[in-house]
Amino acid sequence: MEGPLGWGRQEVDGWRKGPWTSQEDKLLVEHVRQHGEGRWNSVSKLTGLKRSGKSCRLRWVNYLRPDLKRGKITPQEESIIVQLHALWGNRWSTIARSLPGRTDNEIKNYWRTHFKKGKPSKNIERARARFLKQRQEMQRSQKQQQQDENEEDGGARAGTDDDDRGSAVVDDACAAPAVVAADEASGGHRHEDLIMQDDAMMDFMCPMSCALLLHGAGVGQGGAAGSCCGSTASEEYGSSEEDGATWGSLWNLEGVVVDDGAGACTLW
DNA sequence: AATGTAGTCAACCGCAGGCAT
DNA sequence: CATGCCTGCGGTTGACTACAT
Repeated sequence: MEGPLGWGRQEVDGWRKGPWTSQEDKLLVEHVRQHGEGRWNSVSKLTGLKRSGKSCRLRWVNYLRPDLKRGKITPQEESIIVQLHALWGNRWSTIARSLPGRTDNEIKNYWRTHFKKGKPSKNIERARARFLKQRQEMQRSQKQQQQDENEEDGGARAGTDDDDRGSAVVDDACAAPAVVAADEASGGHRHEDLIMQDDAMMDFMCPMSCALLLHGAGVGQGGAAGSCCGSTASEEYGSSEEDGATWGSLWNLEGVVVDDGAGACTLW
């Protein structure tokens, strides 16, 4: 903001700034290949790169990661972005987790250029309105369903949850993934009720949802992970150890939005 | 063909949270 | 328990490119 940055040839406090050269990229890629992600501050020591850890991380995450999907945001992705933004606001990294191969920076930029200037396209407006409406209806019907169940079994708990995990507060939105997981295990696709009916969207989101569901159902570790609906969830997203946390937090966040219950929703 | 404008992308900064000491 | 360091996130900026005039 203050002072010209003069990108491209600056060195501040011994750190290079500005655009990365291909040689720097190479060094960073090689480093990550050998040591994995993380410990960004040690990159400069180990590789001789004159880049701060922060800069290295950013470069890797936003540009060098092999699983990045280059190219334009598709209409499907756009819809997802809009809908997730309706849910979560400017939580770009959270939104990005739902879009394999896209970075928070990318999504942020996209949002800024497309929607920030008060010129949301009609498609976007419609998608957003439809989504919010469906969401309301879904909540209503689930509440209804829950009431019915309560009346039926008089307190018998659904599912096989042998742990308590403080889930007495399972609210509507939080209950949804559990329902889905159970259903998915038997080959069903109930999550379309959960999210939206837009076919194109479903085609797109299905692999992700399935990865989530398989994980949630505890069958994701073996070869079964990520193949249903005729498509395959990417390995990067199906096998990493933080997967559970990632997808789990996704749903938890949804719970937060719905009832302001602040993460009281622990499903697995 | 030259110039202006808008859009896109890559990179920076500051801040906050988590973790180790 | 307090402190410092590291990492990740969101906001912002500036360069580059594409398109319109």
